[in-house]
Amino acid sequence: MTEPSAALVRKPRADAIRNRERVLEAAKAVFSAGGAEASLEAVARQAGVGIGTLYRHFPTREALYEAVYRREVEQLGELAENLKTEAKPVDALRRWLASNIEFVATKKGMAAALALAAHGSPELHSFSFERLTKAIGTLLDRGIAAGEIRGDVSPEDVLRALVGMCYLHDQPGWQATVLRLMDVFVDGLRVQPEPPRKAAPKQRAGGRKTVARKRKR
Amino acid sequence: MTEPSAALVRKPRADAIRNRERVLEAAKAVFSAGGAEASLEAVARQAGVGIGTLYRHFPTREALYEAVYRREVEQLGELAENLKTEAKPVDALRRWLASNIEFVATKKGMAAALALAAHGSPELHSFSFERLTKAIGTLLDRGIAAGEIRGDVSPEDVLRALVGMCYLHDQPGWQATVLRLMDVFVDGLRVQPEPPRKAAPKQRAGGRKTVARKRKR
DNA sequence: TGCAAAGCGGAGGGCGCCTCCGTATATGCC
DNA sequence: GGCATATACGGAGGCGCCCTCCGCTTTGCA
Repeated sequence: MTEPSAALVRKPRADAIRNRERVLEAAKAVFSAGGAEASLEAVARQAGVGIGTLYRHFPTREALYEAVYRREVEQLGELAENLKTEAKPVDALRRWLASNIEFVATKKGMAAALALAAHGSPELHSFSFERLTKAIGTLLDRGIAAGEIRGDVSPEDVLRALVGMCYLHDQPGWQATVLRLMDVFVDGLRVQPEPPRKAAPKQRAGGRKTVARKRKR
Repeated sequence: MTEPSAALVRKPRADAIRNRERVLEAAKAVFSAGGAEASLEAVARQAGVGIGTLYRHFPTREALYEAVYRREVEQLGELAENLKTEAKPVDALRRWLASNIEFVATKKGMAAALALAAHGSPELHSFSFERLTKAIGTLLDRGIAAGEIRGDVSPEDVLRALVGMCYLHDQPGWQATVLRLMDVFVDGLRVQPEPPRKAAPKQRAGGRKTVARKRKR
């Protein structure tokens, strides 16, 4: 016997960890600036490491995308945790979606990379879905429990709608557009006031404007 | 001076037209099968022409995407024309969106290409937007005129939502998912029953449309 | 039928992807 | 502290794809 178990794998070397971090940082910068198709050699250069080092840590281009992507997802999950205790259910959902859009906005160039990643490794797919759908699910369930949101739409559906809408953007004003679209979508999510009597028009000033959105040209 | 005007440009040669057609056909096949990143040399090979010929007709990869894309858009426009005279406004809209989803479904591999194209040439962008938003606008306006659809959402918005939702797909059941999402979205588009009384004198089937939406830029 | 012009095809330079291996360095043992 | 060795580094080099350029072929018009 040489090794007791696979769990004891001779901790990674210090410089390896450092370099891995550098590459991730560089990748984020380069991809954000030059799009997801930027040269990997440029990433290595920016990170100050050899191309070989980059490939050892991230055997494929997708692997590099993944690593960056995972970080983003983690942050989004935490965001939902914070919102969970806030305000009204529908508002919380709205706000999370909005923050999400804003978040994506800061990494324009990464959009293509994210999409690619989503299409790629199924493991990554499930990872992000688990994390994000859990976040949305939390917000949704509160609304459903309160009778404000219909129960026949899954968190996955909402996530898909959100990501999809965010993906198509290239013009300056895209953020506002997506916000508007998500508003419409959330309206669709609310329980349809089918009952003969209209119910509870409780509006909050701090929330969002109920209607009267400006006519879109 | 040799030529009277640019309008008289010595018609294209027959074999040129034929080859162009072949390349387009091959591109559609190759991209659909192997994704948008397939080798252009593979396309040329499949088309039975030299790589030089391909590049003369389509100087860049994006130009080739564009050409394929345009065809699709044309077909979608015609589809809307047919639906224009059918059934109820909301149903017509729903049906167009559904057909659209189905249409996209037949070219899975092309999705990335379409997105790329949309991000690329602004000329293509305006072309497809003009065509598709006009289609949606037609359907929307009928619903608005009938008082069944809210008037504060532009055709561009709906298009964006649709394309975005379609983009994110890789699993078998994605079509059904998108259909469900669009249903929710359309619910959001319907006039919210907020008005104190349900007046809605909906007569006028197919009559005049209200003031047409102003042509966007 | 003859002749330009229009179009064709593929060789070739350049670049990015990825592998492979000799060199450098951190960690563990004494 | 000093040494041994597994671990990690870096970049040269082979490969394939992108795109251009130019000599050859085909077409259409007189």
